[in-house]
Amino acid sequence: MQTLIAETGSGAVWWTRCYDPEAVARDRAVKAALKDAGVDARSFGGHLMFEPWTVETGTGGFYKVYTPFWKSVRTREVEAPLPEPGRITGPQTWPESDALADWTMEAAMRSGADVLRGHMVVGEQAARERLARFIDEKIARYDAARDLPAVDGTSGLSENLAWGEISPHQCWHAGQRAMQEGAAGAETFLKELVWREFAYHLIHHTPEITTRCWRAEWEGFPWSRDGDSDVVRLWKQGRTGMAFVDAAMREMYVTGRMHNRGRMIVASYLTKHLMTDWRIGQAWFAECLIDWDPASNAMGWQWAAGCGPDAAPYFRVFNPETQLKKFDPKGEYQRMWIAETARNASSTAQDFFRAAPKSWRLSADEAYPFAPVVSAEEGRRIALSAYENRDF
DNA sequence: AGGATATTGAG
DNA sequence: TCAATATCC
Repeated sequence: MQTLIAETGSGAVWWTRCYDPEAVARDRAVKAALKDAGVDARSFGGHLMFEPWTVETGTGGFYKVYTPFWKSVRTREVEAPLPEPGRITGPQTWPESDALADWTMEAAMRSGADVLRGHMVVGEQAARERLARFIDEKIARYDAARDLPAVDGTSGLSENLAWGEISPHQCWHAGQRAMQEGAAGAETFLKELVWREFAYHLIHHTPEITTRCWRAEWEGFPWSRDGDSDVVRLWKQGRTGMAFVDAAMREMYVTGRMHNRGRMIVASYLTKHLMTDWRIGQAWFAECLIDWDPASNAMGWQWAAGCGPDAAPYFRVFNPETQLKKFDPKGEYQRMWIAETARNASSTAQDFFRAAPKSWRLSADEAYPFAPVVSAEEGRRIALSAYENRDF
């Protein structure tokens, strides 16, 4: 750090604030070191519309339930995005630096990077176009279409928001305009943006949400903590035999994304049918997702596992078969991601076998495991009996 | 943002 | 008979 400051000769370092505990600790150390060196170090909001400490309940606490949080922020004025600067001048001489390629970061990445790259659309320009297309073509049908995993009915902006390629403010203002024009799904879209804010509200006020059950008594729940168990391996590899689960896990491995309905299903299946600790799933999501977000994932996993704030009650067990009939009635999502059951497998389904590590020893020619490792009914029984026998 | 089963009540 | 509703998990 001292070297960096000396070499840049920087008088000031300003940056956009982070909120998850690891980044907060890092940035706090950086800020202290910079200030010690006499540098003007400042962080600013930008990642969120509502700074977590500015939203308070009537009694001065923080919100633990989404709906009141939504009610308290929905009428707030959200700062309009500034126009992009015309030109930013760089330093006249750049400090000596490593070449990025020398860090060989791709070598440390999971298998399938080339396949993943073929499915990615990155950058600010792409993010703006994605938002515009969502507002123009999709928002009117968002309410129903967003629940169907085979339909391109969501905004798809999570990865752009995660990487700062677009700001929530830009999304909010576009959504507000759509709402004023009477677009049907606009308010739902705004609510989804606020779910993201709520997750950051929670991670700020209870940073342990990323590692500990938010309801502490759930630490005593008899989940398996074995991340190398056979069932965890099958779950990660999309080979549980439960079509919705496998399709969603493969979608994630191939594209780095997973439809929201899939996320709820696979998380429910892991934590309930497979009785496995939510943190094992959270870690795998962190490895696989290109839209990885520490706040949304901590909240989401704890929601699914039943141990979080405003969580789904544990006894709400998703039936992956019922869900498939309901949200993928024509089997399109299944065909999109599972090659073994299709006569002419889709290219996306085949991509999974190109992306998967050799060590998984998968082949599209093998029979799909038609018998699920844990059936819908058996999983429900396992989960509910564990819940009824809990000692808290 | 559930599911399973029992109950109700219109037809 | 069956869809809407209620209730429990």
